[in-house]
Amino acid sequence: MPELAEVEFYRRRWAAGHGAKVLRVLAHERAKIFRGVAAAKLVRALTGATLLDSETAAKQMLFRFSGQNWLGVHLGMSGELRVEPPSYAPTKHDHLVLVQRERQLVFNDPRMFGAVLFHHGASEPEWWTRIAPAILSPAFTVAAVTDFLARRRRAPIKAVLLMQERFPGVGNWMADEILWRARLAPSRAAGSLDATETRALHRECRAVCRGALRYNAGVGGKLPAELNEFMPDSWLFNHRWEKGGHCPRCGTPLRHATIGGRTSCWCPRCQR
DNA sequence: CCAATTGTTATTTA
DNA sequence: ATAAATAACAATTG
Repeated sequence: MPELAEVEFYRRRWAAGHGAKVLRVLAHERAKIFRGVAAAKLVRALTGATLLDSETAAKQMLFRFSGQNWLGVHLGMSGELRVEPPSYAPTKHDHLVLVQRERQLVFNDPRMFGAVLFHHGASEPEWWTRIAPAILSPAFTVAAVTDFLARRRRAPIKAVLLMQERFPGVGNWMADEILWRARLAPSRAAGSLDATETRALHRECRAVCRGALRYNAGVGGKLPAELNEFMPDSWLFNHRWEKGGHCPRCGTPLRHATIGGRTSCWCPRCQR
């Protein structure tokens, strides 16, 4: 489920536990989310440690603990973070639970496409620092986008937007939202965009990231109680899954097809 | 029973 | 050899 802003939404939930000690750690040690991580080692290191702070980058989260311990979380397709009261009893898909005095921090993931990473050391782990520079950072330039589109010129633009090495944090619905705003059909070859279209794509990447963070993660405002609570009807998002949905800009019935291996939604009138 | 799912990676194909 | 397409991963829901 989670893309950029949704990941930030979930991180802010767990931020309730900043400054508090972890009394106990519950882990489904055999769950596949602990790929390449010795769950027992993680449990030992985090038990008794204090959760200091956290950050997000792209679709990933990093939680910093006392004692030079770092916990990475990737939510995959179906993962989510929750905060539960101390009396809560973990259920089947709660693969990792950090028990604090006032609350329990729960990582739940039914499909187990997510991942939990662990690092012990003085500085941020390599798997964190190698994440591509954010779309909202100065490094995300028109020139960088132009170069990338040229390199992937034969692939449909929809597939290219999903590539994390250049568009970190963009997932399926954000890619469709960006293309809808930039008025580009998802099936267009990346190399077919002219300079004006490339500038529009760059601009709308940033606009969708900013808007998604505001509406979905309450950045600059209040954290929504539920995901997508504040998503406006002027966005494609609120129409893309409804049966017989229409373009919120021109009213044309929306189209759906598999492009770049994912279900895509677009307006055949607005997007060319 | 069949299809679908907002992610990533390994494998196959072109 | 490189890039694009496809399969696979797992669980649940309609």
